[in-house]
Amino acid sequence: MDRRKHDLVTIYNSLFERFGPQHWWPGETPFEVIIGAILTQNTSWKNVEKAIASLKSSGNFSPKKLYDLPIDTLAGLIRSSGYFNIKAKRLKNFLSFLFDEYKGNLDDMLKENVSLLRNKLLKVNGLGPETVDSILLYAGEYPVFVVDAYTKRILIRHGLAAINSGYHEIQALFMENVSEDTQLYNEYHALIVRVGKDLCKKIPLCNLCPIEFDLQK
DNA sequence: GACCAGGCACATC
DNA sequence: GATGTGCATGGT
Repeated sequence: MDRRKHDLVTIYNSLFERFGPQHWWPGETPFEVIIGAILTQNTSWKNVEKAIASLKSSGNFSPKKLYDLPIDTLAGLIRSSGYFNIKAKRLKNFLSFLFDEYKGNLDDMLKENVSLLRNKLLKVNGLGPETVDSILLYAGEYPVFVVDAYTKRILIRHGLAAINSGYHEIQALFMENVSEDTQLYNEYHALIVRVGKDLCKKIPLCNLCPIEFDLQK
């Protein structure tokens, strides 16, 4: 077997044995997944949970109501998620896209051809590759691998990626070596985020990383 | 009080 | 094309 393939499988198995199923995405509906994906940009999930709770308790937690809400009001409701002004704009940008292209119907949007939808979403200002792929995987249930800062660090840490690798390079590494399976990609990314929280944050590529993957066998 | 969190766009060189 | 910076709250 190819070494990279072997290592990627071993890392997954080590993580799953250690942490078990993560039950992602932590949201109930595709709409909630998408709102969360935008709000969690460079932000801890705890802060996002508060923002989502405040949106819900305001009675505006639907595409139409958020679309109609004044942007300042929206910003106030998501205050706890940080970057609230810019994130309010990003939510509005997404909602405008949803109404312009699909009349506000999320099911219709998610039924779109995946690679076409991916390209369209990437054109929405404020939606980058990680946010878009999170939407495709966790709201659309398409087998698209989500790459984040932890993913890159772990791969570099284990000699599977170069320090200057870009998003799509790393994504391709997974998608070419790990079988294209929505549930597998779901769990793998969730486990990486789970272990990422334990990695040494002060020293890049710290050799004292508490998680040791046995890549020898 | 520093440092970080499940990014992204934009300015500048 | 690479590198730097603003965005901002809440937890450690």
